[in-house]
Amino acid sequence: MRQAHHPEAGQITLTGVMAALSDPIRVGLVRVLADGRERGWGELRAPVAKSTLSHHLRVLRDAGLTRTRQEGTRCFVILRRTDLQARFPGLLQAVLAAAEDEDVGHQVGVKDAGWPA
Amino acid sequence: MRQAHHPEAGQITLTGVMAALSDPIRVGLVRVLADGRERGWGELRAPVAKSTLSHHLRVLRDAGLTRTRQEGTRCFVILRRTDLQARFPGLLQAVLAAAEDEDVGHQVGVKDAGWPA
DNA sequence: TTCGATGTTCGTGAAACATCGAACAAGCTA
DNA sequence: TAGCTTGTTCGATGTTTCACGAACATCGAA
Repeated sequence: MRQAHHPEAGQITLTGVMAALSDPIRVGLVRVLADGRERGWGELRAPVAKSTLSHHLRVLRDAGLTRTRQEGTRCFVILRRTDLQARFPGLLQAVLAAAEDEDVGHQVGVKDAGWPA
Repeated sequence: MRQAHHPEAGQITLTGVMAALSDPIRVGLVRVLADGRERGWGELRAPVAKSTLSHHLRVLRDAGLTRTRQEGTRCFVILRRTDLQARFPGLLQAVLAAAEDEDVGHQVGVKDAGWPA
């Protein structure tokens, strides 16, 4: 649970991003994060074991799509919109639109009502 | 060498396209075809064995990125720009721009001077 | 029909990937 | 300190991918 590695914006590669987005679960995760809000790990819902979810989040992080922050024993994930837009203008938008259209990764979501009332 | 299968425009999937574009050689092939011209198989140059090149072209075709046409014993490939634009507006453009910027698949090209003089 | 050119398919390995459960590490809390 | 929570890492397993050379199929030309 040590601080994970994040590539710099300039080191994000096209093929890396494409590979990361070639899995429906990861696309679903990106969709969940698309609103720009930071999400807690435990808030994320996906139909896989937690070790597998951890793996997918790692792939997204390594590809430079997300950033992970530690806080005590739990961690939070956020989409690197700005970095992605700078490196690959329009790409994220196009992917998100297509993902919405196809409803890719619909099985992924967030635990409803993170904040009470 | 029978007629290969091509998915219809509506059957092209986002993850399929992403997976197809997660390999530098295939991105290079798409770049070569990006001008919209139809290319002969033998015109294409890539640093792999011909069976491997055949494999990559098959992946692109199966993903719906290209269309292959037979003519006698040789075949021609063309990028399905219109279908892609209809299904995933802006995606191809964004990918091509990013690929140019990074020079992904620079090892792929065409045999120079297909037409004499 | 025989030959040559052009791609595809097959058989095979090596590497990468997705997935799981179990074990582990690190930080709160009692 | 002991225990709980939260993720990560490990090891195993099965699938997929990439790569090659060899064999094959198909067509045009001699």
